[in-house]
Amino acid sequence: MNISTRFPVAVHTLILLNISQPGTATSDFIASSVNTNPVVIRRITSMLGRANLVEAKAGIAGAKLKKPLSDITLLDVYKAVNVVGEGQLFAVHDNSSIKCEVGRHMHSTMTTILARAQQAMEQVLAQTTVADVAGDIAQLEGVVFPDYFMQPSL
Amino acid sequence: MNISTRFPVAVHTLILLNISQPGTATSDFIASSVNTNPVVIRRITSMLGRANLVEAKAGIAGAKLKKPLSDITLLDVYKAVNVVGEGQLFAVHDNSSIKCEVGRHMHSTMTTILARAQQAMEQVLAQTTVADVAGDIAQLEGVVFPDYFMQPSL
DNA sequence: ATGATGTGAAACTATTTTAGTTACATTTCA
DNA sequence: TGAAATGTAACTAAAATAGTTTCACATCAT
Repeated sequence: MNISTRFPVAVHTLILLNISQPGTATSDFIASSVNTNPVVIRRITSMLGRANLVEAKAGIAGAKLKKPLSDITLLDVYKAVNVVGEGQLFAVHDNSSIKCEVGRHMHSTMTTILARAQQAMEQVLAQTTVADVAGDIAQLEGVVFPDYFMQPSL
Repeated sequence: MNISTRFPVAVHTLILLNISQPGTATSDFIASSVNTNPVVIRRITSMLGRANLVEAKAGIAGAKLKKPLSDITLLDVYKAVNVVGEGQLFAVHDNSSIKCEVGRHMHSTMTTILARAQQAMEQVLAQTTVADVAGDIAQLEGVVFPDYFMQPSL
């Protein structure tokens, strides 16, 4: 089990959109950086659009960010691409025998406890912005991204 | 996406093993409380056995706990039933283009950040024991489990 | 010792999710 | 008008999960 790569790919996409010259970050371009199919990227920008993080129009190259990266947390992205449902990180079996003194309380008890664990995880995501991620990468790369623009092709 | 029900079912199983009279908590019995197939339960007790939480022998009814429930954390169970690999809660795409200044750092950067989120979640699991879960259930049921034994059949 | 009972494990199925792919209608713009 | 994009549907392949059947083997009471 693991959480879909849609999430990190969405982060990757947002960063490229941010540092690319207008009209150059096509789904083809992003896909070639991520090393996947352009449709995979479009599916993701479509989800980011529904979450109001980007604005994309048919026929127009390169989606536009609707907020600065510093206003987008990893939790925002995680929720936008729908990798884990609300309180659904853990599946809990939900048809235990009502006749069993233990079984009849397992679902509610475990659900409550595991929701706390999920919250702790999501809280960490809420504390990091996509700008922080971009900053980490810029530092590794030895550049400062706001002054830096991608080449229109790799 | 969500984490397998093996985990809560394993907790359910441990509690039943603890409060059942010796030799009565067969995989059949537990399965009828969980409402699943006995083989599913045996697969789980087998994993719990490999993690040294229970001892089960072929032919002998009802696995035996190797530790009191108060010495078994939810994290122990979660690891025993192998629902999430070490640092593998989040999948991160791992073949970004090396030619891309962003792509070439995405994997390491995201992996580091997401590992922190996973740790936060697992830390919550480490803070709760199976005895705590049993206690919650006993309270809902209005009994005290150490003095309470399951009926050999539901 | 024998038969009933139970566990361990392999093998198979159905379902779900993800990622990748093809294809095509539609929009934008030079 | 035509090249270049996007949006979306539909299909495939792969992986994980849960359930099921089957059977060898261990245990134990009689």
